[in-house]
Amino acid sequence: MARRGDTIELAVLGLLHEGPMHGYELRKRLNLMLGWGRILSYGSLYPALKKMLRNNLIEELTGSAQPTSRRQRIVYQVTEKGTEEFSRLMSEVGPAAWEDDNFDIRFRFFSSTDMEIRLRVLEGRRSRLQERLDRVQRELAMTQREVDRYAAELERHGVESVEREVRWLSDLINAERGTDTKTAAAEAETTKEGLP
Amino acid sequence: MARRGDTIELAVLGLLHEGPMHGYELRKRLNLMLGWGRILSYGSLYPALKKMLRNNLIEELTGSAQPTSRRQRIVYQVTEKGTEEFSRLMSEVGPAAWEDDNFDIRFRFFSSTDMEIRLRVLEGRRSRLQERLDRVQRELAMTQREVDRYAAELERHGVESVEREVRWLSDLINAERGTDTKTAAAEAETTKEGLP
DNA sequence: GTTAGCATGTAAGGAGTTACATGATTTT
DNA sequence: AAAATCATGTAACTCCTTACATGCTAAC
Repeated sequence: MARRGDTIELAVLGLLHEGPMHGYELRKRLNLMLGWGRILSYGSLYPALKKMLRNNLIEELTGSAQPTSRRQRIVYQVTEKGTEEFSRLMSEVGPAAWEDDNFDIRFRFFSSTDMEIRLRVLEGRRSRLQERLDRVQRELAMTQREVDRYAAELERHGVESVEREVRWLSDLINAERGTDTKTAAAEAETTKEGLP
Repeated sequence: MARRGDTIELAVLGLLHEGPMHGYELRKRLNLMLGWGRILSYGSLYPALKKMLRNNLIEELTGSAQPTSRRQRIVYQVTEKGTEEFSRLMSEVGPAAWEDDNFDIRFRFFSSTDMEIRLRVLEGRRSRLQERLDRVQRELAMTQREVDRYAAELERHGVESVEREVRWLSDLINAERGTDTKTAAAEAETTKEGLP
């Protein structure tokens, strides 16, 4: 049941697995990663942290982790339950995992999962994008073509972007399959595009 | 005061300027354009249409526009007030106009505005993306570099995508400036990328 | 005749933004 | 001493999605 809101939770758990952090720092990092557009406000982050505290997924880091006195800040760390929840969420491969934001977060923490999961996520995302492409192209074929140059250019650019994303995913999938050797990646490179 | 919710309104007004349409048809077209990800649900569209009806931006198309009987459907068309509102919204160039969805909609209906506005929107969007790029690169330089390969790959891909978008915008800006001649566009083309 | 798609809506609820509120610390 | 930015939070509100509810029409 990976709902939309679990995305922040997943990201926070993932980041805290890289070391204890306080809210402000988390927000900065979050904005850097899911940052190509969306900016997460304090009004979402802090309530989310409180909720995670209540659910015992994270806890305040007590004791003097910081040398000497520091400014007022609450440093969080994951609990054992948080670690379990993180693993559970990461291996929960479903439609929600192919969505833009959710996919990015999962990818960012791919090192925490095994190859089987990684492939399922990458392939799932790829077919979802491919479906979109097909659907749009099919519907555009049905409707009488638009003549507006800007509409046409926007559409061309959109299709191109998605196609690039699909190629990127294909390369990654090949890389995953080709494990240690570089061969698969190089092979994928040549099939990418013919020279103009 | 272009808020987020005005995006649907802008899109609906724009589409209805291309001809009268009913809600179901509007949704299909909307999903095709702002469609690379987001899908607009009926639960957002129909209430939005009702609201626009109340504000006299659109009206039900009465009379027999359709030859002979058809199935139950409500065909909308823009009112005079709606046309004014559309012009007003389109020329309202502010931060909201550089946002992903809002930008796409504006671009889609660029033919309805003059070059001055188009350039302001394109340049605004470009500097916004450039700022993002700079900010991210600056902050990444400050923080000690991450070593995780997936995190690094995601970041590389993100930077590349935004850079492509910036180049696309630059080409469009040049094309706008080069008005009737193809020279500017062709010139921009060569600066795009060197051959591998 | 029954499935698939057309067509319109409503109610409840979630997720996140905006705006507000506060204060410490570092830099200029 | 002022400005920037670090740091944490709350309340109201908006937008939108999900799920539900209904019924027609075309195709198989």
